[in-house]
Amino acid sequence: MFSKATEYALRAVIFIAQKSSEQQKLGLAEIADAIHSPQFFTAKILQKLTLHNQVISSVRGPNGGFYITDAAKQKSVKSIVEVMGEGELFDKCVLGLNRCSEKNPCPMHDQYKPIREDFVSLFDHQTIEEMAQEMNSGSFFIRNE
Amino acid sequence: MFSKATEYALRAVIFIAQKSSEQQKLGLAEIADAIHSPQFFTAKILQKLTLHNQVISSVRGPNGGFYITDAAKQKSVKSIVEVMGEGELFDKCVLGLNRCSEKNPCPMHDQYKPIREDFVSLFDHQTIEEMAQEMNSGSFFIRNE
DNA sequence: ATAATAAAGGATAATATTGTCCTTTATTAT
DNA sequence: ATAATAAAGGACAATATTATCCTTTATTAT
Ligand code: FES
Ligand code: FES
Repeated sequence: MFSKATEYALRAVIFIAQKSSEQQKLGLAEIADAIHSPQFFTAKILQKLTLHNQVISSVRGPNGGFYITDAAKQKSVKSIVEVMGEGELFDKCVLGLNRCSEKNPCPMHDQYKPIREDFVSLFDHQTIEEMAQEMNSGSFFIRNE
Repeated sequence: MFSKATEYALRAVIFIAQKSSEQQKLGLAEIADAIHSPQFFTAKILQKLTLHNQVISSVRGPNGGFYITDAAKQKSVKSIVEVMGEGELFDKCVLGLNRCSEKNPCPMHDQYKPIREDFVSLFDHQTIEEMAQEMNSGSFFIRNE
């Protein structure tokens, strides 16, 4: 479905939204450990998510780290996928035709389209904050074991 | 979603199911042209699908080529994906956790699960023959332009 | 001001995927 | 039997993804 990079991105943002604030920033090592991802690969991903404060924010130096603003917490899970450059998935032909369209539908199109719409709708409506709140209940997980 | 290899596999099988029979076999060049895929890469994919006649069948030599039996036409679209080695997608955690489970759910699990179930159900119930029949109507496509 | 800190960014390596080419093997028509 | 044909299979090249390491830059505490 998603690339490893996007999977790590989603889990990292959820963790940052759950544990961080502008006062309480999180370091790379802490994040990579929390989501069980390779540290330096995760660094690249966080860099991408930080670019132009699109999703998360960062500060360098002592007591620096990553955090997320209340405004950014209202963004959708879909927007994370899009910043990671995989938004194409949300309107791609399931059989790999160049474009999914009503004019040139593949033989899966009619049946696949409503399912994809539910999928897109979920990712579009679910906010980062909602994910973080679920995590606070203690009955959901973003790492293995 | 699926790899290029699986996308080509799905399109190729649909084409073979539409156009071939044990009397009327299809050559590699013809298939690759029909689905707009790189010829030699497609050869590898057809080889995989032919192994143990899991999905399609083949005969070498003059008047040889690829075809599909009536029995195989009853197989599901899901089974093609599985032979291509990507069946994992059908029960994978959307956030990339090692295993998707009720015991260790990720924060997307509860909302994602019913959508995935619809997705799996579509691929499991849709047969190769049904796809081929849709193609016969002339209003569906498996290549670009 | 200086030193310590932590992210940013560049370079590179390892691996997987996609794609191409060439030789071998099986089959069939002659 | 022989030659022609078409898939099978092995080898390899190009590209993309995943992962690691090292240097630079910004920030903060002292
Ligand atoms: S054309 Fe294939 S999913 Fe729409
Ligand atoms: S645990 Fe993530 S989808 Fe089930």
